[in-house]
Amino acid sequence: MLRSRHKSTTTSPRRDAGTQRTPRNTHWIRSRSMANGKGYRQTLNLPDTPFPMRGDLAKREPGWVAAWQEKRLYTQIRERCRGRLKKFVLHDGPPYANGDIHIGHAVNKILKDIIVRSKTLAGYDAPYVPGWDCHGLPIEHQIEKRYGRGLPGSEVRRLCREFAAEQIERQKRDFIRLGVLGDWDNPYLTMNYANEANEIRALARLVAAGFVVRGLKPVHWCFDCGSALAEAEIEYEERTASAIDVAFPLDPAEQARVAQAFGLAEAPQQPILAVIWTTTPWTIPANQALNVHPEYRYELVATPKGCLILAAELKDAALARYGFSASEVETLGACQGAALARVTFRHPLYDRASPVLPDTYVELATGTGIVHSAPAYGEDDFRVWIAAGFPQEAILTPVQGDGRFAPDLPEFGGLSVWEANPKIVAALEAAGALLAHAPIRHSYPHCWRHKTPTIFRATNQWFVAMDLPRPDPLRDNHPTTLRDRALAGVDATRFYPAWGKQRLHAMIANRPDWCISRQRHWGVPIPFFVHKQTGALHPRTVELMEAVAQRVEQEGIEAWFTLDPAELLGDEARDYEKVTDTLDVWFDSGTTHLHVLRGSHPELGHPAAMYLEGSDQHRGWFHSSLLTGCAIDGRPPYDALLTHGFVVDGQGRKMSKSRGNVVAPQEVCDTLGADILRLWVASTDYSGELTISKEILQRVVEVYRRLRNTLRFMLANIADFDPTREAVAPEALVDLDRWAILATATAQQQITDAYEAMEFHRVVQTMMHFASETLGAFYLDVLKDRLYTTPAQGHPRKSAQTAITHILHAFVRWMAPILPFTAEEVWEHLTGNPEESVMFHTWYELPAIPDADAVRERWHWVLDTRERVTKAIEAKREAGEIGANLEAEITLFAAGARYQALAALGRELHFPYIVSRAEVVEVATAEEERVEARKSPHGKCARCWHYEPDVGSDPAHPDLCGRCQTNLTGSGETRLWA
RNA sequence: GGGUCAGUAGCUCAGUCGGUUAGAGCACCGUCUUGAUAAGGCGGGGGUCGUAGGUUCGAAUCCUACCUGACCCA
Repeated sequence: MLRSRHKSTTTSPRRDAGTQRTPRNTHWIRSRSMANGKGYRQTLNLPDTPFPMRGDLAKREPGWVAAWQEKRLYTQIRERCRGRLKKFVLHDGPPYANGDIHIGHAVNKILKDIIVRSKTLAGYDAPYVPGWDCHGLPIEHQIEKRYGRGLPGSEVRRLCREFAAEQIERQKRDFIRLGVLGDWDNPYLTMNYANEANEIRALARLVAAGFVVRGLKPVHWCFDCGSALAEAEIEYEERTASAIDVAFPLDPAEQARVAQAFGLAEAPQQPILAVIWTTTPWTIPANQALNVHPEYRYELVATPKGCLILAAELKDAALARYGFSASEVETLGACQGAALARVTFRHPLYDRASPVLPDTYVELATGTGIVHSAPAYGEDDFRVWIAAGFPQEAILTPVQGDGRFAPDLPEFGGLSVWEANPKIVAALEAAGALLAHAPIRHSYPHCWRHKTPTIFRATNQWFVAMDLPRPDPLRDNHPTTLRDRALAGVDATRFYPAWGKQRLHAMIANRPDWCISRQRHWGVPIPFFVHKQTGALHPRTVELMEAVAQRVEQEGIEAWFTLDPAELLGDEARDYEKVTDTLDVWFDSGTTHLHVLRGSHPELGHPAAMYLEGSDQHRGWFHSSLLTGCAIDGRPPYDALLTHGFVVDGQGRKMSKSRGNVVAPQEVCDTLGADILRLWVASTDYSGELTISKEILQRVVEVYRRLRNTLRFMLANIADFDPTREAVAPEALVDLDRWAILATATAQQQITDAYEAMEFHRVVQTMMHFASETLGAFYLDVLKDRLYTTPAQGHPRKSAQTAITHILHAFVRWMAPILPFTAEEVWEHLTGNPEESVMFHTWYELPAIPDADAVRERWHWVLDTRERVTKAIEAKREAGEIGANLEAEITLFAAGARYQALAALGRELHFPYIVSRAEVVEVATAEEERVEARKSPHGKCARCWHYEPDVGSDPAHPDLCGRCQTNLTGSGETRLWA
């Protein structure tokens, strides 16, 4: 009597799920009618599953997301991980709370989620608390755009806070949609009062450690804003300016030195003049030095207007500009710029010295090769001045915040710099110092709001000093500089990929002091009181900051701005000025190791195992966190850094609205599904650029389909399998099934290694290869005959189902970090328990296989021979002799170990090659090995489609082979090998 | 202009210490199957390893320059 699979007595929980029977029943009825009365098809154990072939991800994922939130999946995972000995804290770098997420955000969060999930599966306690960066200029700009400028500071702050909160909700929704698991109900926000307070405390720690100093710094300055501008607020536009060549006379006392430098026996009779070229005449009143390149060649040229010093390379163009003909000039001598170091010239308008300070920033693109230096109004000028050892206090700053010269400046006092320009040119001409004057069009920085030209202007700012030795907590308070600590910190950090170390190291080695002050409203205050006369910080600053922090903890940053200094200082208040600067936002996120890891979310812990961000964060968060960590703790707040590249289009171009090549993550989720986007992220080598395009996504969809169908096929073949009662012990498994489990173990090792190394594209490649090659093209293909034709409850089939179940359990975990939605879907079908989650588990422990080496050796030879077999059959197929593989019979001529392995399979040798008959003949040498394929001369069994000599041997079943008779009406066949 | 990095098949990626004819999956073409079927098997075509030099008996691999692109800075 036939045994219907539907009468299976298994007690697996999923057997009770009524919905799962319907498709099988319709299937059964349809196939019966198609069997044309014979009905052999209904005697087969064909695949059957409600797991759909198509994922329909875009439609179904939102439902899964809701279900995860409903059952508080993240919290459940946290509870189950409690007590795990290994902890892995991936500290979230906070995205800026402005604008909807783009593909770069998606890449970042997906990579983090893959890591958190894979670490969880690897047995770590891996919490994940997302965060947002809330203060700062871009949000303040949004508010200015909406409500205009001129709002009171408190109003700006209130609107900014509201705006940031809205942005966070939008971004959060999109992040959750991506399947990212985390504590979304309790994220950290840098604008939470507690965090704001702790940012102030972090600053206090830096003050206490002695790293915070006040100094001048040239910044972009807009006269209309009356404020410093960030680089991001600057636009470059074409502008016409006055280009002037100005002669600086040599200090008479330096005549002999200069003559010697140029190799002259004595100084020439004519005056010696250094000629500079500039497009900003208004900076001339602030001139304090001349810069030359130490290695360039300079010449002393006699002209009708004196002996000019000019760069050799620019000499001809300059002389032509001054209208001198070749016959009028004569080169007297030459020297390198370095030879002129510290030679003093005189200011052309004022009775003041201007020394030569050589530096390599000087270029030969235009001008004279000599740069006039106004330290207050140029970055290089300022840097070279300080580097030469001159004091900041000596820097002249005649230009006021409104763009006018200070009233006490002779001749030009009270004029705006733009009004002064022509007057200064005239004055130079009157002084006989002007050699040339011409308009020039060039690219010049403008304020992005006012569209007016900006200038560089030295202003007082607060800095974190890089090179001041301070007691180091990690070295018995032996003094070290922040730069040295940070460089040592970089060396101690592990980088993925490794080149990040060099990059960060180079940046730290070369960076100037960190300017942490901003003149903005929407930021954490720098709550300092500065003495009105001396400019010194209040002696109790650290203590006062704690008092401010306590107020901010209650009322937010507004507490500082509304604070009456007398409340904290009493009578002293009249001697102190309250600083209204805010902190650079990089300080907010750069101190999360204090105000989040050890503040708002102490369950995370310090230091973090890893920070993971885009490669731009070498300059940003990696950098600022390193500095504050080294200043406070003497070490970085992380053990490892992982960097990913930026997303570019199929041609490798960056994405931009104007190019129209933007791929929005929301759109990918709504059309293809988040699992597809995640699979794209995982399959791309993120260490360089990540390319995305329609075609690339289409390839990813194909990969997904292949994985999904392979899983579906396996699920469909264990529909009636109850592993708790029917699983076959490893030693009793069919040999091929043992091999399959070993092959799975090998793949698992490669996959977990790749996760460990953070190389997710290797995970995808290995999964794909395993699904496509190991399973699809071989194991599962071979298994079909055994699964379909042997008795439903017989050992051969149960052995196969045992192996498939092990494979599924391993596979569903491999894919879970990358394809969480599909993995949970598989998990539910595999376990029948919707309350469960694959994320509650760890990597699957596959059963140990006895005599594994022999199994591997045997199947190595079977597989090695397989390619020869398929080629031999293909040749016959092309010749039109053979159609289906089962029409073929083969003879394998094999030598040595190959012969031994093939012969071991005995009568079952034909199964791995999916032919009707296979025999093996021993030959002496490998050279004699070959494969013969021919069409079987026998009849085809109507049930198993094998061509067998015994088809029809039983008159009761004229269409059946002997094997099928046994399987149908007898005790069923025995399988030991395949 | 400087720092860091990338360029291997139409696409995504391997390629160890320099050593056979540079591999895999997907896509494409052909074919078989119709018991994974909006699937699956088999076979095939497809690469000047970004370009040009150099080192070497031998270079995708090491060196130099250049081109293209990305990030950061000037």
